[in-house]
Amino acid sequence: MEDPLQPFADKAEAIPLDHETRVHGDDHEALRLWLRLLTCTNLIESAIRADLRRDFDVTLPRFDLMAQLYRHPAGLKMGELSQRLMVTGGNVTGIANQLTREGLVAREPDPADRRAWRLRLTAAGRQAFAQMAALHEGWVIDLMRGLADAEHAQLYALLGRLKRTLSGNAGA
Amino acid sequence: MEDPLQPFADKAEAIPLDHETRVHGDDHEALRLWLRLLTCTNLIESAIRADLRRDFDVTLPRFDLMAQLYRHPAGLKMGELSQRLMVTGGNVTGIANQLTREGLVAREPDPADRRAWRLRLTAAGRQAFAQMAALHEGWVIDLMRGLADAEHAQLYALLGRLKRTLSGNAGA
DNA sequence: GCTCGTTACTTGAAATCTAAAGTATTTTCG
DNA sequence: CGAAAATACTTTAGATTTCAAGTAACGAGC
Repeated sequence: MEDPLQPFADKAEAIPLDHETRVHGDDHEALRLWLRLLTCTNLIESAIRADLRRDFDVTLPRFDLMAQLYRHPAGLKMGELSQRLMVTGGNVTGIANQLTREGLVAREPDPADRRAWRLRLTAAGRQAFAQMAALHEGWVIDLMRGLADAEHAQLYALLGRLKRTLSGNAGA
Repeated sequence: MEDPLQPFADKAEAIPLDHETRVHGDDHEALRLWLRLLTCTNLIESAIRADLRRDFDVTLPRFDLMAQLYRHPAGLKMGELSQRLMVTGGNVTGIANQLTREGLVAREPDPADRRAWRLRLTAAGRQAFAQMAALHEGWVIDLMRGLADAEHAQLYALLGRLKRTLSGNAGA
């Protein structure tokens, strides 16, 4: 009763409680957009995280690292993984160590640079990931199925523009 | 030289290394959309995180919690914060404890429910957040400035549809 | 070759974060 | 009322994460 935003919680649809509930009338649209983007990402991420745990007892960061290696059979260096996973180098060290210990990832010294490592999936890792990837793709398709094809394409394109803006750091 | 995706890295624009670099030709569009969404969120999040650290020596989760309380002067319960911040209850306990210890947040017992707490910003917390919020909004506006107004509105609307899809769990 | 700045990675400390179990209180219902 | 189920929060263990500092190796320039 105290929240005037939700007068008919029992009727029809309830207002979801998420990051956007902190926006205020005076806030700029850019802030609203950011919080909505964050909310969508959080919703998808936690759904996938739960799916991975339930069906494969694997965590999302482990899955993500394996996904990158799966797409790069020649192997990736720690630094490349760090960039592609968009996390710190020290973070990659930790997860890579665990996957190596579990026999899913192999570390080989880089022949051209003795500072670097070349990581790749082991046969076991490749097989394990292939199984997970199949279900994973289905989950993502299912999560997105509320969008029509046209909307889907439009959203993809707009995010592409946003990403280019962000990466370039400068818009103009 | 090994990555055929980046033949002209020195010329024009380089291909960014991010989550999308794991997509494969056969992958479904839904997966591409998800990875692009995640990339955009990561880019913005790490930029804001760096800004907050540089200018206020504050972390993003602390800022987010304070933002929610700032918009709800009557106070929020732990559980409400958990939903709105989209994190675990235990997580909220930790961050709230720190902010309380730092004198930015006050915990009062909920008069109607002895299990619950009512959190609100202290005067110091309110003042500290107001300062941060002003700069923060500018950062977000700046990050989004590469999108034209029409694109901005379109993206906001599409994400709204996606969010509704995701929240409802069922699309149809 | 030598030195210096850079790069690739690891380590350490501290903060988040999740998932699951535990505690206290409230609510439901017979 | 009183037992059972649900709720609100905390605690615990473990994994992730960032940031900063540290180590080793590369590379450019003298």
